[in-house]
Amino acid sequence: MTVEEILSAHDLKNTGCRKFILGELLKSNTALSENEIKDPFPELFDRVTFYRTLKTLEEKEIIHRIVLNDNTVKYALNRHHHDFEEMHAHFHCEKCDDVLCLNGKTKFEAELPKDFIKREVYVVIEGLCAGCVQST
Amino acid sequence: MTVEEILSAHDLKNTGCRKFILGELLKSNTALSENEIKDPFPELFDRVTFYRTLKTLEEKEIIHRIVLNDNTVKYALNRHHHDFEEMHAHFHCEKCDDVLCLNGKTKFEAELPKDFIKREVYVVIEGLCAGCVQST
DNA sequence: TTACATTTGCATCATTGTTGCATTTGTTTT
DNA sequence: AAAACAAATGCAACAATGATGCAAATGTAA
Repeated sequence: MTVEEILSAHDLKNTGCRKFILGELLKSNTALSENEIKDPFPELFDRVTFYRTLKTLEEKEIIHRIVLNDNTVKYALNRHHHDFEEMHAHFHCEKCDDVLCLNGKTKFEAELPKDFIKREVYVVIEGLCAGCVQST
Repeated sequence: MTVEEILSAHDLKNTGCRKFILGELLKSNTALSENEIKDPFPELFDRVTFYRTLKTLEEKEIIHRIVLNDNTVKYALNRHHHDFEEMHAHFHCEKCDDVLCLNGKTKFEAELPKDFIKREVYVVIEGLCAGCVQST
């Protein structure tokens, strides 16, 4: 699916900033922060445009935001029907800072207090990725 | 254990801001944000002092910070030997915004990619607490 | 090609994280 | 009890990020 197809499938205009952000996320196999997406071409779009575009893409559920334990935010494409799962699990390498989505391979059970209702579960696993384990 | 005992047990001076923050957290059965702690006495301590005190208490592992999916941060006392567990699970009520620690009643398994190493697991469950379920 | 809603860039403000430095305070030693 | 010293505090200041209003530019459909 091309960037243009994704956008029109969600009734979004085919604009420069949207195409750029989706292009970068599509190329990447890790989640990216706003700055990581921007870095190659810092002056390409205004900061606010960038911010609003990410928000729009998130609202349309084309991408999802991942909040890490150090308070930073990364974004990734919704590649695997993320919308219908209650579990959002990600791995965060504490050395190279890469973040990747863990799809379908996680199990989680929690005994909540009486009468509590669970709606979504967000999991971030911190550790070392394969590359960083070897380079130690 | 009193606030003063906690502080001296960790080689920390018995200062006003520390006693105030620990006192508030001790009284509360939910995790509190910086503003929630401050609110009752907004002018009591400087913003920076507050910030640095929370950081110190966190470094000494007297309290722990909880990062929620909406990017806000809350703090809670380490009541149950938090230091030796790899799992940090919290419940966040999306209606009243209360956050509480889920201790020992959670199970989590993740199949990580080959050669990845897990160190810590952070879980935030979003949903409705008992009080908010009833008031619906 | 025009028309219109949408998107963008710019100005601007709020909040939060962070550091440096002079002053004040808590604790230890004499 | 006072002096001495390291540590904590308040203040000024700056960076990064989240957010909104508005006029100008742009995408798309008529």
